Amino acid sequence: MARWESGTQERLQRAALDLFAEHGYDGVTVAQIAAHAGLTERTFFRWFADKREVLFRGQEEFEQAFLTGMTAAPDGDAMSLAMAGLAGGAAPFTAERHPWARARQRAIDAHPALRERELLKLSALATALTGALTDRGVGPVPAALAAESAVVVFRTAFTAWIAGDGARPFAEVQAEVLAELHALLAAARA
Amino acid sequence: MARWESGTQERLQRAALDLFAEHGYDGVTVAQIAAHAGLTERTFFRWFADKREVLFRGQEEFEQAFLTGMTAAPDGDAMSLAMAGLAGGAAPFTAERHPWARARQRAIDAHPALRERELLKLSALATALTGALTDRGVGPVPAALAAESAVVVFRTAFTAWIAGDGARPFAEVQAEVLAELHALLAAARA
DNA sequence: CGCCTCGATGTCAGTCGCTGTCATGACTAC
DNA sequence: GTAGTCATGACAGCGACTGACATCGAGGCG
Repeated sequence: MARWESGTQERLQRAALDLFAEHGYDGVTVAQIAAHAGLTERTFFRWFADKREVLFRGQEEFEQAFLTGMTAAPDGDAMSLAMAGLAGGAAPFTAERHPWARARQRAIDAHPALRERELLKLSALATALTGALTDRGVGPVPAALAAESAVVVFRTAFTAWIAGDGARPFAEVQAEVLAELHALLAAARA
Repeated sequence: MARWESGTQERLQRAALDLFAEHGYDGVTVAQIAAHAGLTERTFFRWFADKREVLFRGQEEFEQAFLTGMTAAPDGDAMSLAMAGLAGGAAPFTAERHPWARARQRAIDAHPALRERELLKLSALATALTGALTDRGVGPVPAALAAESAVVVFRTAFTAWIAGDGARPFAEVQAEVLAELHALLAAARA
C-alpha cells in the first residue's frame, strides 16, 4: 500500500508514450520521461530494465493467459492445442482498450528499436508455447511449428484489429485469420 | 581496389565473432573489436550502424536470394509461391559454411541483444516476401500469412541444420520441415 | 615530377543509455 | 521512539554512438 505515490510504472509508461508520440523515441531522453512522471532517471531504471521496456509492461500476464488457454484445452493434435492458446491470449484486447493499444502500437511501429523488442517478446511467447507443447508429449519440431504458427496468427489478427476501429471483437478477427491459414495450406496441398 | 587494406567489414566481423566467443558480447567493447582488426572505434561505426550489426553483414543478398527464388516460380497459390522462395534462400547454407554459421549462431543465441537483431532481420525478410506476394495480386492477409509461414519453416529448418553436423543438405531439412507443417495443419482440420 | 581530388581513416569532444554506491526520507513493526 | 525496510535521490563512471575536422594514401592530369 503505497507509502509513496502508487502506480509508478504506469505513470512512467504513460509519460513515455505521450512524449514518444510528440517528439519521437529518439527525441526523448529517459531523464525527460522520469521528470514528466515526477521522478529521476535513476528511478526509471529501477522499474524498467531499459528505455524500450517501458512500453512492454505486463508481458508475463499476457504470456500466462496464452498458456492457461492452452492447458485448459482437452488433448488433441499439436496445432489445435497451440491454437487453443489464442483464445486465452485474446482476452486483454477489448474494445475499450483499443485506443490505448493503437497508440502504443503506433509508437512501436515508428522505431526499429521498439519493433525489435516487440519481436523478442513474441519470440519468448512462442518459446513458452513450444515448451508447453513438448510437456504434453509433442515432438520438438512439430511443437515449434505449431507454436510459431499460433503466434503468426495472433500477430496478423492483432495488426488487422488495430487497423480497424475496435468494433469487431478481437477473437472474431483471430478466428477469421486462423480459417484463412487453414485455407491457404489446403490450397497448397492441391 | 583497396588503397587501404581491403575486406574491412569482414575483418571486423571476424574479430567481433572471435572476441564474443571468448569474452561474451558484454565483455567486449567496440574499441577492442576495432583494435583487434587494426582500426579505431570511429571506423567501426562507419562500416556498421551499431555494435550488433557486425554479425549481420550480407543480409540484403540473402533477402534477395529469397525473392528471386520466389519470382522465378510459376504462378500458383500464395503458400506455394512463398515456399518457392525457400529454395533460393537455402543457397548460402552449404556444408562448408556450416562451421561458420554454427559459430555465429552460437554467439547470437548467447545474448538477447543479438537475438533481437536476428528477429528484426527475419521480420524484414517476411515483410519483403509479403510485398512480393501482394505485387502478384495476393491479398494482404493471405500474403502476410504465407510469408510468415515461409519464414517459420526457414527458421525451424535452420535451427535443426545448425544442431546437426552439416552433412545433411539444408534444402533437404527444409523440405522435411515444410512437409511436417502440412501434416500438422492437415491433422488439425480432421 | 608536382598538384589536385577523393575516399578511408584518425582524433577529439560531447550526448545519452545504463550501472554501482551511498545517503535520505517515509512508513511499519515492535 | 527506535529499529528496520524500501522507494527514491544524488553522484560518479563506463561504454555506445555521433558530429566536426584533420590526415593520409592512391589515382588523374598538367
